[in-house]
Amino acid sequence: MRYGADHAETTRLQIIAAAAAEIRTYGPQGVSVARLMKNVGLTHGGFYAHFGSKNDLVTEAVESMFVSTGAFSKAARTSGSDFDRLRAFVRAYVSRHHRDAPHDGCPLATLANDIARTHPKVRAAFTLGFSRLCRRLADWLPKTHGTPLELAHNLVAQMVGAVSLARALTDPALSDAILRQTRNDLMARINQIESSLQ
Amino acid sequence: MRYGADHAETTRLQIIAAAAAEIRTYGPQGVSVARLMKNVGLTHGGFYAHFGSKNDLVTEAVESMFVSTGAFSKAARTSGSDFDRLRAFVRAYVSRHHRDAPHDGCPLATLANDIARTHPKVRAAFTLGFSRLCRRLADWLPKTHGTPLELAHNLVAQMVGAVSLARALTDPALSDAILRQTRNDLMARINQIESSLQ
DNA sequence: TGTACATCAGTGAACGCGCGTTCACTGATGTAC
DNA sequence: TGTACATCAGTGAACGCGCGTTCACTGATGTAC
Repeated sequence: MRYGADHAETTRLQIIAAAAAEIRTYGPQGVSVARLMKNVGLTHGGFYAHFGSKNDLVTEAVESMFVSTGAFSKAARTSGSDFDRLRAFVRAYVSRHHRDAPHDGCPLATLANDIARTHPKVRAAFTLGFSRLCRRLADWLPKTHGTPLELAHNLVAQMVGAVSLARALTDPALSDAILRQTRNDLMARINQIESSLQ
Repeated sequence: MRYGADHAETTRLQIIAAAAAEIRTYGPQGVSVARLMKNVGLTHGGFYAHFGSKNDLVTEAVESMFVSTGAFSKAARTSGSDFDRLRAFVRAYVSRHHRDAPHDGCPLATLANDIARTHPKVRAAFTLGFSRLCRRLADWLPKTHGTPLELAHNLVAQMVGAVSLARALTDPALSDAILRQTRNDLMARINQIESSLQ
């Protein structure tokens, strides 16, 4: 059966999107080519018409994850000052909602451990995504004292650690507490920077 | 062949130790029963004389990881004040050495993402280990303002995030920078608490 | 002290299964004439 | 306009492999008599 001109590209993007969701939920090792193709509505044999190997798909899927924006990313598109945007981002990132929805959450918080063990190509895609996110946060920070990028690194590390741990813990109260305390801590830090400017 | 009275227990502990190292390096999914037994010098069939299932072993191995002490844990056994111990711990935890030696590093920084996807029993063991580590840090913190345990949660989340990310990134300079900046940030926070007491 | 037996950690072949990957094929549609 | 052919996304059987798990067996040593 022959298809329209951009049919192949559409399928390809569908596979990448399905892979991205599966990777975020089960990790790169937990993805199966056959299951993935079935989810898209195709048979596993056709996979290699689109990708050279499973590893190639994983690399592309990780790249795509940083582009496709989760709820925390949308939250930052509020009106207001740069500080308002930063606070909205942090509040949405270090939230129960983000913790409970890894399938369209930030790859940094779901995959850091897995990525450390994967192919350098995948790690490079992850590194680029991390850098871009930090630069985005740094743009919201004042250039007055300290390097904004350094501060962004710290904030991101703290957020990633809190969400990762909150997902792993079985005690719901403890998990909630980690998120709340990290949120409070980050808010206090951000507010302190803001007030030091006035 | 019949063995001495505590031979079985010795073998059991060897398997757990080997599993702990493999899990820290490759994650729970990356461990193979056959490979593990081979490393211990046995054949895979004997595994089920010691454990009911692979999952049982993983649970026990995760429990053991929090007991077996890495370099960062030893560093905290220095003489001096509680603040000195805390600083020594942080310096050793958020270090290039710890980043480069996951096989005997802290499970929180290597496994948080994996644990979030595993069996509740394994997650419970992880939760207990996390709580114990936080309580240990909290004991070093003054009871003057804020809850020491809450502060400990924040410190641990930040350390875990930094080490996890540092391991995943391909850019060595960026990876080093994350560690250095997080270390500086944590030191500044600790020093501020210390000086606020005087 | 000497013999017969029980113990049980460890052996190694075998199981069913899902994995990533290959490959000869299909067949609806676009293109050439 | 009508026919013949090329295209190529997708099919589905098959591959070798490693996985977790099972099980009948082994054989050196401890124990009972």
